[in-house]
Amino acid sequence: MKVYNTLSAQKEEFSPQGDEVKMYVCGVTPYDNCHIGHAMSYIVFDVIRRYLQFRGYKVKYVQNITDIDDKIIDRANQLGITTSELAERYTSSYFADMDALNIGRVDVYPRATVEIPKIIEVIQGLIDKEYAYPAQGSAYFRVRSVPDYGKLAHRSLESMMARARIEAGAEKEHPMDFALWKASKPGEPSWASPWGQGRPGWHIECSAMSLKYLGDTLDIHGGGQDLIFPHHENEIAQSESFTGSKPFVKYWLHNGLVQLGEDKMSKSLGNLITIKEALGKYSTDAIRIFVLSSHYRSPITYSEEGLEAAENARERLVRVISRDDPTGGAGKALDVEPYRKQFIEAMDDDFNTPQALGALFDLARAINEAADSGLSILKAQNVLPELARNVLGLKPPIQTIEVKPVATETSVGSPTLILSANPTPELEERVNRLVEERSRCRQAKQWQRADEIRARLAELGIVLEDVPQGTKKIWRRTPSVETLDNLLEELGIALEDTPQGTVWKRKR
RNA sequence: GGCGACGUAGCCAAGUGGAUAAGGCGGGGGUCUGCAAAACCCCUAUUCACCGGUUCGAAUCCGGUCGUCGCCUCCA
Repeated sequence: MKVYNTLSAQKEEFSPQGDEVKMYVCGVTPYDNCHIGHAMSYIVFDVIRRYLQFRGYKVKYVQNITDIDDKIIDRANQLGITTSELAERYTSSYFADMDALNIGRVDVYPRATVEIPKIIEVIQGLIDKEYAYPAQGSAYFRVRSVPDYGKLAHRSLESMMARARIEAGAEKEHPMDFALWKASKPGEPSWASPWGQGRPGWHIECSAMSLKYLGDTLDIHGGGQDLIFPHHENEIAQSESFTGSKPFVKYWLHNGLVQLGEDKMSKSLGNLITIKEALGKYSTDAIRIFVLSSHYRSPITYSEEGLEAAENARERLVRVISRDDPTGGAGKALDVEPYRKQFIEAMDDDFNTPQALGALFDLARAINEAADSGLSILKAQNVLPELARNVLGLKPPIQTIEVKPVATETSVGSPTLILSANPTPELEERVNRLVEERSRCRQAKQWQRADEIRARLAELGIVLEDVPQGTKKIWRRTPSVETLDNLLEELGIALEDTPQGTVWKRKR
């Protein structure tokens, strides 16, 4: 298994320190809703974690929540609430988004505000070793104390200086020195420290938390490419200086950034699509397929067309999984090993998910082909979702088949496939009524009326397909009870109260 | 200005030295169907931004040109 390491700028054989892979991915600063860029990063690392587990590794996965920083303070002031209220609100929002995207919870979510003692310990350690210095209530990291500063970003201190903004603070020894501890202004949330009241700087929390929960050396540290400099560069400087042991991280993994149109999607540019907005339009699986269709290190451009294509691709996989086995599972079976092997080879090569998806689609075609020619597909159908669910984290819906004990003239006992909808009993009753009416028309060869019912239901998001078992209902969207009632009314079918209860009646 | 990435079919996207350039979406034709849908089959890049070079052989390596993007400042 090979992974691309940002530090060495090449693919390396993956060999973690022990049985348990220690993995840390930079989490959120909860001051606003998460956007698709966050979704990409966390989907990517979710898949990496899943694949490591699939390959038999134990994984300890830690992700920080930086619940105190300048942006949180500003935003809380704007909204007139406390920083902890704000952080709490958007941390919940973040968890809701992760759950909705089927991103598994990590093992530990340390929060900056509850890790202050560890943060202070690390800063004090750095000051003791003269890698850092206090100044006017703040504390700064002395970048010139680290000879290899810039090794992750592949840049020298001099080249950074060329265009670096020279910050005002004259209290810094060197313009590139960065804050470990920031003295607080009056009214700001603060914690006591040896250097005075203040709060942690941006980078130190990640060092403190990763050291505390995962030890001196991590196997994998991940994040977006925009974090390489300065965030991860500074983490290396702090952590290696503090522990005295190198490397801080064996494999640095960075995902490409989501673009929207011409530019990177980012909060400062204001051109972002939130996860909640995307989920309002597209299914979780479509979003995941969209992200995984490109290699994780490449940038992707968010587009409606792309998401729609992913939605259609997803439907293809769902349909394959929900197909019936023509042999009832007893016949000669399709050999799935070549596809499984293809999938694993792709994932072993720096998590090549586009190629792995290709293997899955090849398998999908093979399954359809096999089923069409009477081979058993049951085993193959188990392998496909095993890979799609366990590794790629897709959640294909399950087909339900209503079985009626007595065959009736109508087709109520027909298969249903729920793609994205919430069919309530009220809705199902009405749809079944329409399907029955259509079946009656078909038997009477009233094709025009039968086709109209199918067309009208399709407009409402329910697709009807005539299959050997009857009429298959595919729920793409959830219509309202009212629209269905209107349709029934139009077709001359209505609810009527009778002494026996409320029943459906065809009106003449 | 410095560092880095990328430019493959209508769109998205793998492939990074060798035998027919994955896969998805879209489009066209066919089989099936009352008609559809789904599924399957066939077609949809003689060619990988452009120009030169290395090589028996290059989309893949080297040099140059053009174009796009990211980082260097808060950011996943």
